[in-house]
Amino acid sequence: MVTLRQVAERAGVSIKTVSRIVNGDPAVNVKTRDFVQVHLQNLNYIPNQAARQMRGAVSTVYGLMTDAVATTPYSVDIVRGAQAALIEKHQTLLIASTDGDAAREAELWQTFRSHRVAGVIYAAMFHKAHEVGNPAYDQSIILANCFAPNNDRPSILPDDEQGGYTQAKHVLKLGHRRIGVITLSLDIVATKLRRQGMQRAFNEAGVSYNLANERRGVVGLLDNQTLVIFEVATEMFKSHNRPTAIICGNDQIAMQVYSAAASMGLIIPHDLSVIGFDDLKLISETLRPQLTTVALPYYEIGHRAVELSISAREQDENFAPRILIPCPLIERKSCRKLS
Amino acid sequence: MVTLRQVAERAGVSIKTVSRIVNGDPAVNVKTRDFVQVHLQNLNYIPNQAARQMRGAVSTVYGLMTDAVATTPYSVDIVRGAQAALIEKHQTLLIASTDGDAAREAELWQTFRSHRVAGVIYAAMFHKAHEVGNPAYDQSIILANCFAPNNDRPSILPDDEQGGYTQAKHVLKLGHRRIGVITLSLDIVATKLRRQGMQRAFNEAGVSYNLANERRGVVGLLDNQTLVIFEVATEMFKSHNRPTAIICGNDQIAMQVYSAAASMGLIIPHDLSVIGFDDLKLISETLRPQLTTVALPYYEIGHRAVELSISAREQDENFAPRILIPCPLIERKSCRKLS
DNA sequence: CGTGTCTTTGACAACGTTGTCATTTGTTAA
DNA sequence: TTAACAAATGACAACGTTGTCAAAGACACG
Repeated sequence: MVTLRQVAERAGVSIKTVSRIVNGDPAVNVKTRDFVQVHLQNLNYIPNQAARQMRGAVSTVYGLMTDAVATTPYSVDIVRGAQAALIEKHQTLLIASTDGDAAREAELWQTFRSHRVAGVIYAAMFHKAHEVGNPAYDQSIILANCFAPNNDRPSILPDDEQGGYTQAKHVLKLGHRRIGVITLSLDIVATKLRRQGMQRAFNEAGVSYNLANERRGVVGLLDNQTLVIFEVATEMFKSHNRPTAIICGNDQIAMQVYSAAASMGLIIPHDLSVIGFDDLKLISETLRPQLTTVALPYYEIGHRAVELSISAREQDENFAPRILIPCPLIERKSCRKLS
Repeated sequence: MVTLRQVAERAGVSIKTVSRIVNGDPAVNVKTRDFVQVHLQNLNYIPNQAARQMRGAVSTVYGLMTDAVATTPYSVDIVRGAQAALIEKHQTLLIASTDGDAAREAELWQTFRSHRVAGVIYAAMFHKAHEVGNPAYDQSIILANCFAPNNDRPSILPDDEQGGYTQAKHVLKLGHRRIGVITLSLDIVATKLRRQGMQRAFNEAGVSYNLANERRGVVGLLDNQTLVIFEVATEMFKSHNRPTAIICGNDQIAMQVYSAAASMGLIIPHDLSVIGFDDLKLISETLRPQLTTVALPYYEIGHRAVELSISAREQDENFAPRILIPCPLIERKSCRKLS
């Protein structure tokens, strides 16, 4: 690798002068600058980050830690959002995943410390509480899609309460009153928050939220779930008082609702309105009719997390806001207005 | 941050001795070691990678560059596989995406060089040719899910020919003869390779591969495609001679085939067998009946790419193998044996 | 021409680590 | 007891960069 010294020797100037030129210091004669530039080009000089950093400069690398055990491709967008935010600031991203293993997480904190990253984003694959394993880390740590149990760290979260509210509000506004709900596991924080949101929407509409119409679409533990949506939905449809709309805990659930509806000869949206959650385009734009859903703003969560990390470095240590990102309604074709 | 010097002062030994202990050098007295270990713990010393690297050590960081424009979550598994392989070697991953922009790619090569990464994996989001933009880079570059136009770089690719063969072989073996094919864009390398594979399987079975039964499921340019699978499939099903099996270019296509079949009252697999490609679990395990498909071995591609990168460092510069990873059949419930 | 000011350049140290080599301490054999 | 040797430890330089400060050159003004 070419060093400043080598360029300096070729150009017949001091190392420091070359350094100044590389860093755009104006205190250097234009003629010298142009002359040295040529040599920089020819030798294809690239500054050595390790040396720079050692000299005391702030690190240009951020760390992203995930717990991605999941086979779900859900939250790639968090990473994409984070990357986009970093590119703007000419920073780069060191990435690693814990696979949900606390020992691995501890190792990774060491690794990140060892690289002196400027900040760390801890991103969870679904909305939940996460106690950061003793990082002994003095730089900023931002939680994305998760929060600290005792709220002592900054976090960026989807506004699931508002998301649930939005789902319910939409079908209620379309005139539906017999509404079925198929949820994710109740162990998931989001499930409870969304139910609160739905209840709020029901109350506003003067309709009572009937728990009997709410069913779990999954059984089993978090890491080994079985989908029973097809069966649950089929049973709902058999009722003489079958729902005219189904609110789903995510788009995957909606997908099986489509299957169940098809097998019963129900046409969406004519006989049944369906609303999803997540807006996984792979599903929502592929289903026929295309799925009306509420989007999980993962990209923005990642983006904001990085911005927060950067700004957090100037805050005191009690800085721990909890920022909620709204979940917008994405209207497509799977809901019908009742007349 | 705590340095060797600080630990050395506390422990009353030389910097070098502490260094030896940190690096597990056996040439140090057991008593000294234990004594200093305590101080290392207390002060929570973590070695500074930047300093280590500057001292001349090989970098412990690899770079992963992707062209991920896509909204598709397909290839996260490449990253997961790469990470898994790196964790084994106690290495970390610097990640960045070009968004398909050549200028950005050039910048990223500089960034990676600047960090003196030990090797780079360039991962494409779908199987294609990619000419690495002038990296001026002397470390190993491995192409994952893509290949160099003139085969002058090592690459790891899914064996799409074998994948197509596997799809066709499976339905042929089940006795199907009227077989429809719905493909991805012909601009994609994989589409052509798979067709070759299918033709080989047809030949072996003594059946002629009828191009009239092959249709495109997408229209438009690569970055702005419209799915027309539903329409194409519906038309196929109307034929008095309708196919008994459909081979799909991916699972997403299969998903719309399911919709089209449902809307025509066709029951899968009784009236129609469907086989997908990719094995995106989000789709293949959620559809009812669950989808028989051929898996794209993305995880293994990422894993092998890293291994190749590590071993490539000892090879000469003409080292440019093209390694094909087989695409295995994943049997589920969407295909039926004709009697 | 001398003085002061501003511009341009360079010498040097320091960042934290480890390789090299020298020094000190301990151990064994004669 | 001493010489020879091994084990343990440390002094120092070097990696590539930039901040600090000093020096040298250019220029204007009286």
